[in-house]
Amino acid sequence: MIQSQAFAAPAHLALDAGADDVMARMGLRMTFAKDEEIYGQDEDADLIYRVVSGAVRTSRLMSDGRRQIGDFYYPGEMFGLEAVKQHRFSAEALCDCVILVLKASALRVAAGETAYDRMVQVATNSELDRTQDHLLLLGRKSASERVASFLIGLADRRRSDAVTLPMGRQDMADYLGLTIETVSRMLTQLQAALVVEFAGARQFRIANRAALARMAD
Amino acid sequence: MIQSQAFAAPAHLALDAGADDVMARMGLRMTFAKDEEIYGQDEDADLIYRVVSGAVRTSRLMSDGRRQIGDFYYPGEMFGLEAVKQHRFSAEALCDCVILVLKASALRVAAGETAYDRMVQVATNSELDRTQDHLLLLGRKSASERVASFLIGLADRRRSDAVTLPMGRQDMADYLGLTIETVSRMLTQLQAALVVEFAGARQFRIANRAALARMAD
DNA sequence: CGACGCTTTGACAAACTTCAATCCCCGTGG
DNA sequence: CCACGGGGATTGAAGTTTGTCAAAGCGTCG
Repeated sequence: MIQSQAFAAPAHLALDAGADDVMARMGLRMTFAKDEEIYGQDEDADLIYRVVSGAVRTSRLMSDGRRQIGDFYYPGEMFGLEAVKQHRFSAEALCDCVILVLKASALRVAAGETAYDRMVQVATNSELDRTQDHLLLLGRKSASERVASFLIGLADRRRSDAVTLPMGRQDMADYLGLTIETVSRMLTQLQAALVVEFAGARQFRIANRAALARMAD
Repeated sequence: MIQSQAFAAPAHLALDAGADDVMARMGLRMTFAKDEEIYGQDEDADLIYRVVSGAVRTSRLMSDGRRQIGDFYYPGEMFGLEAVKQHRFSAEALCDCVILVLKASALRVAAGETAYDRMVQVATNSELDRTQDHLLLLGRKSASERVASFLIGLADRRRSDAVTLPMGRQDMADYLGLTIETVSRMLTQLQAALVVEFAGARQFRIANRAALARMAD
């Protein structure tokens, strides 16, 4: 299912109005199929991206196939511009999606060097903040805390208590540093505790936000 | 023991020559005792720091006392300037140490706005890179891989195969997302495999770098 | 309606943690 | 210089959490 409902991007990930406009006017609109690569690990980074519809994951693979997902990106959010020269993670489409792509140098010229630099700095900082939260989650939280954190974080980011998951269990697991089986068990447990309700595997609603927040720590 | 041998900081963490000079001339030299706080979580971030001697850790606490260490910093390296407005991690002295402290605004004026912005951008990016490596370590590596990664990473950063650890086992454990017992067991295992040699708990030498690199993945 | 892929569940195994005891530095004081 | 004391480190045994493997369930899409 394509993630297509419109909503505002969280402030920390949105372009400022001017650059946003530039991007919409000058950017190239590209469509990617589910699981298609948008850019690769160790690829040169001279493009910036913005999700129009659908959703994106960034991930890194180990030689034996283990995978860590860095983050997910939703409509209105930018990604790929935190790299200095080369990407450290690859980016792939979570589902069929439309992405606005623009040369960094073009945006730099169009938006002005100062505005561009400020924008990149803000984006990099918000990326770092989010990565540091993720670090605490992976280093010190239990499986149930990780899943609770994920659900509440997603709901906050999407500004809604009822969310459609754009990713499957494997993507959640690779984001949370768990296996799909453990993720599934924790979700079952959260439902049994009447903290969240699921309608199918992809649609959930937070039934008890205080309890969920408590479980996420 | 104070970590005082002189060496060059890795390029990615060093100030460029001009700013470095400014910092040495204008910065305030402060000494911190072991475990003393340099700045606190959620404190305003308007100062930048540079390690002169000793070593520093950044860490975040959960309400129940679980701790995640973000990174360690060594002589010549800067820290604390990646925050936009507030620190997300606190910083503490790993051992008695000397830190150069300077107001960000002062460096901004002295070094020039452009040079300052570039410097902050470079520092933030290197911080993000390191944090992303850390993410993979915490999310997808086994205990032995984590310890191997830590040792080889430390040796690379210090540019030597023989290193004195400035931190105790608890700090290593909180960086690696493990317990001190597990860290200790993995170290014992690495010694038994003749991959590293320890002289006391704080002094080690890499005996088989290829094997260690393989174990770190 | 049927088949395929994803998710859930169960039983078992492995990895890591916990708790407790012992050891070993290392610094101090006799 | 050596004995002693203490804090951190190591080791062991048992427990818990999470992973693995296998089977069954469910939904979605032809």
